Amino acid sequence: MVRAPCCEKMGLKKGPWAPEEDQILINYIQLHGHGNWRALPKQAGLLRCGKSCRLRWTNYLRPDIKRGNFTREEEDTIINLHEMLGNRWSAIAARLPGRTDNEIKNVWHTHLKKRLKHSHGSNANNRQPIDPSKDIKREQQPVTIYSPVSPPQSSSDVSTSENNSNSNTFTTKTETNEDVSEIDENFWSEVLSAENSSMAADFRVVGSDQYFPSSPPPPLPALETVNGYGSNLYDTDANMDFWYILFTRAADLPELPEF
DNA sequence: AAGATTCTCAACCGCGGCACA
DNA sequence: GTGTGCCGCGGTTGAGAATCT
Repeated sequence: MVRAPCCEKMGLKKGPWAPEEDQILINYIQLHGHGNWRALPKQAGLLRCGKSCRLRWTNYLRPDIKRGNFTREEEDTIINLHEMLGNRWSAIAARLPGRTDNEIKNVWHTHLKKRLKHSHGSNANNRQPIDPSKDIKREQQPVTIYSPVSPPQSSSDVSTSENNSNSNTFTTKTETNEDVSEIDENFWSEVLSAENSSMAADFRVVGSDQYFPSSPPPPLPALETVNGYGSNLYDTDANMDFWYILFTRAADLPELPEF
């Protein structure tokens, strides 16, 4: 595979960065910032194109980058956000402090796609449970939707909702997984009342009249979502099962709503 | 032990959007 | 309205590492 030359014709270097180059770039940006990427390499004395410098900085050298493996919570967040946003890696990265779009893109292609495949099987409509005991559990447990104002912090908070008197739980509608299409009439009005929450929604219920025919179309409800038996907010199985329900039922729709 | 295969991830490319003249 | 330059995004590549046979 031969690529068209990008910077070579200018006598500029490409490929892996040397530690000395990194240091030059770091020093320059710490002193002068990076107002103009195109001009930066010349001013800093680097034989690189501006694009390469920007990429190196944003994906690797930036001081606020979190190195190391992704936590389970981060992976779950990516999976959920990907369900909603698709391949909008920068939008996903914006919700994961310290992680870059490139990194997220990589982890999606190398780990998470496989994980989803294992979790859901190759065809969501023909899903085979990995662990039958879990599936029994899924059948028996309700789905609970919580306010983002105070998401549940422990398994005890993620109780089934009928008895949940937590004031931050603005819907107490209990749904079995076989019946998520029925949502309490008050639900969306409660959603709307929570819309001014100072917490931006990391997860939104992708809900509309299309998904929930008996409910009014919600204008971008801001919600954290869990299901009734998650051990914590980001419990993979809990979230995955929840989203599975929503999106499987939405599978026949022409497209997901825009956010 | 060695070659083949697969995986990982930093880096590249091309395109679209935006600002400005 | 058009042209130009720059930036950021998403898709893709390929070298090196890890794993398999």
